[in-house]
Amino acid sequence: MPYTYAYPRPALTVDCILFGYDEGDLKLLLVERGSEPFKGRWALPGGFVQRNETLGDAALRELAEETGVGKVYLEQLYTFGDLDRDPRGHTVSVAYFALVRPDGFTLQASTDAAAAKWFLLRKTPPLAFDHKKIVETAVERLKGKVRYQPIGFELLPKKFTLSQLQQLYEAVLETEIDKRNFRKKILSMSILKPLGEYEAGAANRPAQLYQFDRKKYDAATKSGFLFEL
Amino acid sequence: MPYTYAYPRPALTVDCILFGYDEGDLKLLLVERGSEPFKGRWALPGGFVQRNETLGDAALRELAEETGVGKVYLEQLYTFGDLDRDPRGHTVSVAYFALVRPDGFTLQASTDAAAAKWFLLRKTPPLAFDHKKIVETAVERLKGKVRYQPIGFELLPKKFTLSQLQQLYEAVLETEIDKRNFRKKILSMSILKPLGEYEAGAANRPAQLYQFDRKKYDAATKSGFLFEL
DNA sequence: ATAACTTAGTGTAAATAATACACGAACTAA
DNA sequence: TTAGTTCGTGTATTATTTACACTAAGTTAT
Repeated sequence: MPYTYAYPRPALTVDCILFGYDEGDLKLLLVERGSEPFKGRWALPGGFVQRNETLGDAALRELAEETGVGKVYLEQLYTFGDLDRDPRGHTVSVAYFALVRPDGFTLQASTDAAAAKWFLLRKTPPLAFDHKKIVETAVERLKGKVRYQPIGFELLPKKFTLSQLQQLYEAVLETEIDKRNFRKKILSMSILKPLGEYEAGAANRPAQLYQFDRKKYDAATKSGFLFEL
Repeated sequence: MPYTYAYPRPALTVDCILFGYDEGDLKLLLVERGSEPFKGRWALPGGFVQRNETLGDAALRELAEETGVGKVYLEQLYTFGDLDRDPRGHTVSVAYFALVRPDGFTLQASTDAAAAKWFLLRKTPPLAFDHKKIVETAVERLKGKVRYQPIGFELLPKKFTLSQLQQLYEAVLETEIDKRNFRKKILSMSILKPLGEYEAGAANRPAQLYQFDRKKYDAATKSGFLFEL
């Protein structure tokens, strides 16, 4: 176990929880550790914050280095500082999270990571450090967030059906939602524009396509109005 | 300006936002800085995290050292990592906050702090570092928190009137609340026990006294039930 | 004594939001 | 033509939120 030399203050790292939504499934981006400690184990992408580097920048850099994923809007989750969370010694980690479309990125592992891979959230392997706890915290936060803030802008194709949007909410909240009530509510927010077009090639009645109306969304949120779901 | 010697990683500090509620007023605990930078300015109590010290422990230690305030339940707020927030160099700060009764503590400044004092929240002097931003973040968080979680257990005398409780909520939320609706709602939570006693010495109709029923509160929150106000 | 003042305490009606629930329409595949 | 699948729609019930005004019980001043 290297890195045990005396060091006057805690080390500072960032970790990224990247949730991926892909056709009904919630996924989690993990990397296989290429070095000790926990070599060979899966872990959240992350690493040490460099001097004169913003926390958000560090998170994006580590994410890009270890997984190839770039240009993501990360939100700060929580800072973990248990004394025994890293066997190398006292290490404080600031966690960031985001919800994205996996198919928008090509995974490429490097720098310390032997591999990068999406896992089904409910089928994640054992994780290194205290990353299990971090992921659980992130899941709770994601659910809470979704309840009062519409999501989906970046997670669905530009044109989508209401069923697709509902499926997304059901996946994140891990619950079933009544179809009619969901439509009533989401349409009453008037952030969706019905296109009059219909999906093609379905083996059943084709659904109407919708688009997000970013302007209306921004206007509503800026004026202090809060959505709820 | 000492402390400019090369240091491979960001320094790590904690800062405490202590809100005090005192008969209708929301206050903020500040310390006068005894050394550079910002010597003579008011700032949040806080300081460097020591090696093998939990973040929460560090926050409590700094709070006790600089203000004499001890045994407070601190909740993590956010971690601030802007590059220019400390003129000594890159310093990341984990902020903690709490809401307490000022009269429960005797202030005593020491260790780096020339003085410790409660200020009316809306009359705080200019602050050192990025502490203004930190306080604003804490105020928003406090308001959000109060909306779905009853407060007051530690902030009022053991026996209190409903008007006192309402005044507390109005102070925190910075808004007026309808008396009848407030009473209806707070009583429907059934976490208050009416005592049948009445306040003494008032120059008007005496109000009935109530007590918090901690057991019912814990039972309700543990069962996943959420209060709203 | 009584009038003036202050805060306590109470109920209802209206509006809004949340929930539960079932069937015909449109399309494809066999 | 039938079977199978998903789409799309409305209403009644219940719960929650909001708005709103007067009498009761004490003290103080005249």
